[in-house]
Amino acid sequence: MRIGELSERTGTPRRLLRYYEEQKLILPDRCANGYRSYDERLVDRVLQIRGLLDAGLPTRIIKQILPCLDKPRRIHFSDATPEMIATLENERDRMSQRIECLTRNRDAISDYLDAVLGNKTAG
Amino acid sequence: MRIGELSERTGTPRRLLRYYEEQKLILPDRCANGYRSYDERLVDRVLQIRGLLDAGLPTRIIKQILPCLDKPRRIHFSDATPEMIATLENERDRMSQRIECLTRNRDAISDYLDAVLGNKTAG
DNA sequence: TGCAACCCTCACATGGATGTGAAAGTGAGC
DNA sequence: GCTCACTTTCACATCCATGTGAGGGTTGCA
Repeated sequence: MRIGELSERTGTPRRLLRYYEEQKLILPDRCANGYRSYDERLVDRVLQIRGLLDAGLPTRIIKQILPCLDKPRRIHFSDATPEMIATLENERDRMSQRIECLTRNRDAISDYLDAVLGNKTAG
Repeated sequence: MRIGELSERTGTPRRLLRYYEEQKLILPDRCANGYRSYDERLVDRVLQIRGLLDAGLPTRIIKQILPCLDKPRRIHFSDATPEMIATLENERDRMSQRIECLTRNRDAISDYLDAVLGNKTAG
């Protein structure tokens, strides 16, 4: 598919699809006329990128963790340098911290909403 | 405590403590000489702010959800306008999405690491 | 043939969180 | 009184994700 369709199906501005490519997060093919040609499964990948960006990860890190998610079965040992392993362990831990923080605060918001809505008539 | 101590205890540059104040996330007292004076519990609050920023929330939103976390017991009904309720529900849902995304990807990283480290000698 | 709707690259702009440093006031200790 | 380590405000700089638009090529259709 071309950039317009991918843009619509992922809700992502064309500008950003080109930006993600510039940052080497995705690597579309090119048609004879120079147009970008996106594979079907890039839809999911783009959504994943957007989710991670929204969760606070920079493109530099996303680029490093994406290969781990490509094929759960086929491990890329070529990428598995000691530095890469260390990076991944570090990012995994940071993500766990983020999850904890978000969970804690989301639950607090939930409690607050329950209290406010539940007591509304009584308040 | 003054800004230097809070900075050290939270690992936050002074510049940012002033920035958070400018964004109305914290409201320190002032000593007679004009120095900022921070209450003890602002340590936790600053750490919470940093965690939420790191998880992708902008200061504008953090400012809105912080009052819900102040006193789990004492609900501020004055803040509970319909718009505020809607905002909180919306942010709660967005945080849940972030948690899902982070969890999914963190688990994938974990699986990858398990596979790479576990199979290292066999690969 | 010409228009409309795509696509391309390039480049400058914006907003939010953060870095850096200048110029100046305060306070404790020598 | 001087010095040093703190503090203040102010302002300009940087990084990154994103917006915007110019200038131009490609394709399909009336």
